[in-house]
Parts: sequence; structure tokens; C-alpha cells
Amino acid sequence: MTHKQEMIERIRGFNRFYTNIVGLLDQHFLDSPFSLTEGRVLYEICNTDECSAKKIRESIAIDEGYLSRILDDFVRRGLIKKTRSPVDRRLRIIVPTKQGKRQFSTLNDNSNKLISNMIRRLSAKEREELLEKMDGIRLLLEKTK
Amino acid sequence: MTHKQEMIERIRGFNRFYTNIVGLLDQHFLDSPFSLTEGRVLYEICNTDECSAKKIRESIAIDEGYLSRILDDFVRRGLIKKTRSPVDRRLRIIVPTKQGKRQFSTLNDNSNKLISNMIRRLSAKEREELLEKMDGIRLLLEKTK
DNA sequence: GTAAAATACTTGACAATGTCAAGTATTTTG
DNA sequence: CAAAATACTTGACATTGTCAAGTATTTTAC
Repeated sequence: MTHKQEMIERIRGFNRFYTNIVGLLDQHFLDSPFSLTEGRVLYEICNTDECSAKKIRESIAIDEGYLSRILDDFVRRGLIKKTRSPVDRRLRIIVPTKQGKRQFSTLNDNSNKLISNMIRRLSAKEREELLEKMDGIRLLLEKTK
Repeated sequence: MTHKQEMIERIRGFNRFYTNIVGLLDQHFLDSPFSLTEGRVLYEICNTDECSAKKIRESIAIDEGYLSRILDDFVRRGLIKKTRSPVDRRLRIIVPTKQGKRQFSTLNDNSNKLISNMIRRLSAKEREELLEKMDGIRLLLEKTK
């Protein structure tokens, strides 16, 4: 086994590990009125200016038709409003309703609690270390694009 | 020192980032005869001694019925053999066939290539850093259990 | 030893999630 | 202005996952 092979094995080990971590965190969607994908879509809607299906698809990688239906569903559930952009009438601009924002903020709070719980055993110093390492990984992997 | 809310936001940012990374890597299942879940099941089968549905469920979190069908499908595809354990005839012990092992190893090779590609732009030193940080995160988060 | 409970898995029915391709409305390009 | 491109929608369908009831076997409690 080459050195490189070991390296790859360690990275894959980390991926499996972290997939599980994120998986555990995502379990909470089970207790919420949103699927994981719906949650991600709602996140984008609430954090994107002049949001549209197009913009969502720029950050999520989701089938166009599927997204269209999710958005329709959100409309039915009173979470968002869709209006054609006056600038380019092909686009529907998407804005969360008051209720949509409220639901998103609940979702958000629950995610925060889970993360909070995840790091509950760590000391202040360890938390700082964790963040540094996370940012470091991000920085390194962003080079690969 | 970072405020707690910011801290959580940074962790969640990392989670979103890394979910995307893993998501990209998992795209390769699209070009393979396995779904992501099937791949994970096959991984467990090939890396678990005296493997059984029970043992798989200890590491994967998957519906019992669903797993049962996946395994049946693997049998149909000639990837595994199931035999009742002589020790406890409720259990079916699962062994990969020669072909199963071969397919798994292909899957494995492709995963490796993807990882290899992911780190292609990093210098030796940076790769070492990446691994250290990954191991560090793992160590820190394992404390939380 | 035997009845009841527990375990390991299977099966049927079904719901949720995701994909593909063709279609509509609108804008851009040549 | 016609053709191509863009943004989204819709229908048909496949994949993936869930729930609950069922079978075979073993363990537990008497």
C-alpha cells in the first residue's frame, strides 16, 4: 500500500464519519414538517436576495421539475409567495411569507440546539480548535475548484 | 473569543460545505450500478466479519424491510450469498461472492480516484495538514458521544 | 418442558423523493 | 422578425424509503 493510498483511506474514513454526524443532525427533520431537501430550499429562500428557482439551483443541485413542485407546495402551505419579476417575466421571484420566516426560524433554532448539544462536552479551547480546523479544511478544499 | 451563536453558525457553515463535498463525491454512484445506500451496504458486507442484516443495521441505520430487499436484490445480482447461521438459525450470514468483491473493488477504486482528484491541487504539506485537521475534528467530536 | 416474549428477518401495501422529457411563456440573439 | 435560449411547469414514471403485520427461530420465565 502506497502512502497515497493510506491518505485516501483516511480521507474516506473522515467522510464516512462526517456523513454520519451530519446524518444524525439531519434526523431532526423527521420531527419537523420539512424533508432535508425542503429544509435546504427554505434556507436558500430565506438567505438569498431576490431569490428565484434559478438562484436556488445555483446553490443546491436539484432537478428543475422537482424544485418547481416543492415551491408550489410551499405556496400551498403558505410559506412563500411567487411573483413574476417585472424586470424579466420568465423569472418568478420568491419571498418567504411571515409564516415562512417563522417556520424557518424554528427549524434554525432546532438545528442550533443540535449543534449546541454536539459540542456540549468541549471546553472553550477545544471549541476554538474545532472551528479553526473546520475553517482550515474549507480553505484547503476550496483550492480544488 | 467567539460568541456562541457565531460559533454555531460557523459549524453549520462547515456542515453545509462538507455536505456538498460529500454530495459531489457521491455523484459517482450515478455512474455505477449502485445507489448510495447500496454502496454503503456493500461496503459493510465487505468489511464486516460474519456479516448479517443485524450487523449492517448496527452501523447504517436503515429500515429492516428495505435492507432485506436490498440484500435480496444483491443475491439476484449475484453479489452475495445468504445462508442461515448454523449457530443461530434466525440469522442469515452474508458473504460477498467473487463477483461481489470485484464490483466492490471497482466502486472503491472510483471513490479513490475522486478523492485523488479532490486533493490534486494540494501540495504534500497541505495534504498532511488536511489529514491532521480531519483527524483532529474526528477526535474532538468523538468526545461528544 | 412449555408457553410467552424476544429476535432476525420477510413481505405487502404504500408514501416520499427524485428523474426525465416534453410543454409554455418570455427574452435574447443574429 | 424568426430562431435559439432561458426560466419555469407539467405528466409520467422510477427509485427510495417506511410502516405494520407475518414467519421462523431462539431465549426467558415459570
